[in-house]
Amino acid sequence: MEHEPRELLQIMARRFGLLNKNCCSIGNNDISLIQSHILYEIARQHQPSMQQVADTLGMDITTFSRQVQTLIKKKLVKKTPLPEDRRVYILSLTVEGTFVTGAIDQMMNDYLEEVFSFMNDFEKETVMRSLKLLNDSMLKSKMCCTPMG
Amino acid sequence: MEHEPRELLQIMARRFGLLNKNCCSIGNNDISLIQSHILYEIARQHQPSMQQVADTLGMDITTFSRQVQTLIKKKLVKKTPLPEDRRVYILSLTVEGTFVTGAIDQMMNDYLEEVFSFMNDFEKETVMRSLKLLNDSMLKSKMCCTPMG
DNA sequence: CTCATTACTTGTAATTTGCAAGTTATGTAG
DNA sequence: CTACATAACTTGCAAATTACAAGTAATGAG
Repeated sequence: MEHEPRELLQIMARRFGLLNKNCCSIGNNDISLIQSHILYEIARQHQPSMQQVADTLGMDITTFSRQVQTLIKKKLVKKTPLPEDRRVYILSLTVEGTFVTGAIDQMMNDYLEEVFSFMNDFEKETVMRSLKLLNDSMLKSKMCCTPMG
Repeated sequence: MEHEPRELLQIMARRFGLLNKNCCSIGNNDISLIQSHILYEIARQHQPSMQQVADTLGMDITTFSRQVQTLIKKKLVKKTPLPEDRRVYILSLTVEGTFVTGAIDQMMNDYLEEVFSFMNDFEKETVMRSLKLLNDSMLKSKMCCTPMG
């Protein structure tokens, strides 16, 4: 059975996406997949602006703006004006947002731990290194994988 | 720099998703990301039914039904009643659909080839094997990555 | 024949989306 | 200091997407 890179990546990305989709209902909060991505990036980046997160996710800024409004209504995200440049808003998680984001992360990692349980330590290590290598290579590529393509 | 499995996968899946998103405009046809996934799966599966493809993609069948209608209007997909069970429709690509799907595939593979060009043969081989292993493990997992979670 | 089930479609209403056009703030040129 | 371009973000709006509920048509089971 011949496997092209695209096929392997397509199926993996899809499976991971489905996993991600299923991880979004935490307690009372019903979080959409995109919202979970936004939370994840706010947690990961250091005091990001709206534009930064939108770019990272390859989202239209207007769509992003409205999604952030929703997350603020849910009391998961906070928007702070940047003193040095008052056009800019800095995004951060509220206490509840941190909790929800952490819970999603926990669930994802539990699931992934199960996936990795089918491998031995050597395989695990190899897979992790491969993913890192792939990510680095994607970053190096000019035409690939950036929001503007 | 410590990397969790989730972080690596999340970023990779996102980058691949963005790549996929950018690959969808072929000639006059403006194909959405979801439509490109549908085309891909119809090409990949052997005479799939609607339900089969919808399940593979983890999509609601009613949403899927309408997306297929759109693709039929665009003359990219054909729906054929199955003689043995007339509730079922078999999906296939039209000539134009095959062309468009092939063009998208070509573009994706060109991009990925560039990504892999940053690796030597051994690394390439390792990465491919790792992806295969990861896919297999995801398939083995019960709780992970299936449409129903 | 009846009734449950499966595969798929349509009604409908809510959500999401992105372009265009706006506001406000910053930087730059004269 | 006064334009004027640009950047960051928001809103208007119309179109696309979504999913639940309810429908049709075909199959299968009792």
